[in-house]
Amino acid sequence: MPELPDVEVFRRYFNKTSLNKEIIKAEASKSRVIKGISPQTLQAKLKGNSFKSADRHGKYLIASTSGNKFLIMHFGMTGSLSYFNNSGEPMKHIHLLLEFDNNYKLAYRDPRKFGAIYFEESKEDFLKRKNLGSDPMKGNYSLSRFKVAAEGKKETLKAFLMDQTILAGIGNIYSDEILFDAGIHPEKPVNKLSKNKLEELFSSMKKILKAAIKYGADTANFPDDYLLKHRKKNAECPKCGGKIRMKTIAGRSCYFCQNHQK
DNA sequence: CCTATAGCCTGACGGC
DNA sequence: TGCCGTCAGGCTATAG
Repeated sequence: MPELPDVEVFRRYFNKTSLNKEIIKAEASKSRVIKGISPQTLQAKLKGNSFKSADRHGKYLIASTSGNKFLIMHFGMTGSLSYFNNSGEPMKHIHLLLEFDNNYKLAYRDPRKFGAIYFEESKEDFLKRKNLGSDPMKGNYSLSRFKVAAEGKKETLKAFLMDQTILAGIGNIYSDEILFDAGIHPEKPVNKLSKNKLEELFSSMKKILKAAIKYGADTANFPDDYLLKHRKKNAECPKCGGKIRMKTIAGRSCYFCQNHQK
């Protein structure tokens, strides 16, 4: 699930629920989701701390602790956060459960365990180690930087948009949505795109990501003319009435309109 | 250097 | 209702 807009929604949720409350208890699972630290050590490092703020880079949520360390979360395909205080039915697939001094809990869940939780000294070092590219929604990401990134690239636009070392945050769904909006075929090589089209792609990217955040990254909230609502083989394109096709591109199921994406 | 593929995991959904 | 196959919004290691 979680691409840039989803993680931005998680970040806002985290900021609204989980800042400036002492962590009185931390439970970490033994699963592979916890990276580079033992569950016991992670628990000990978190206990007694509070969160000061949360940042995001691409698909990573980066929470700063009162001890000047960083709890960094990636949500894989199925990760999510839940803040709650009921003791009802226990939730499944929890990998990190924090209890705050107001008796509310924050759970990181991930059934498929493709997500990741890190505890780091420095977020700059972390981003460097992961070789992450620019976050396209950070204010300083400009058209000129986008053009430089695209220059001379022979790969398909689909692969380009999803390459986390170039642009951090765009995944399968939103790369499709951006290309759909810009009316460009996902298999078109980056360096075959005209200057005008490259500029249109850039503005579609900004527009779609911004809109997705506005809609809470929740499919149900999107208007009907988004591709999101029509991700089915042989569906009708809500823009031109053409046929929606599915094809594996860059290793992922890519949906696009046969008619208006050239 | 590049692109393509398999593998990691569990759950949901559709067809029989 | 149950069983089976397929698919899923990510990323990495490996092979060619």
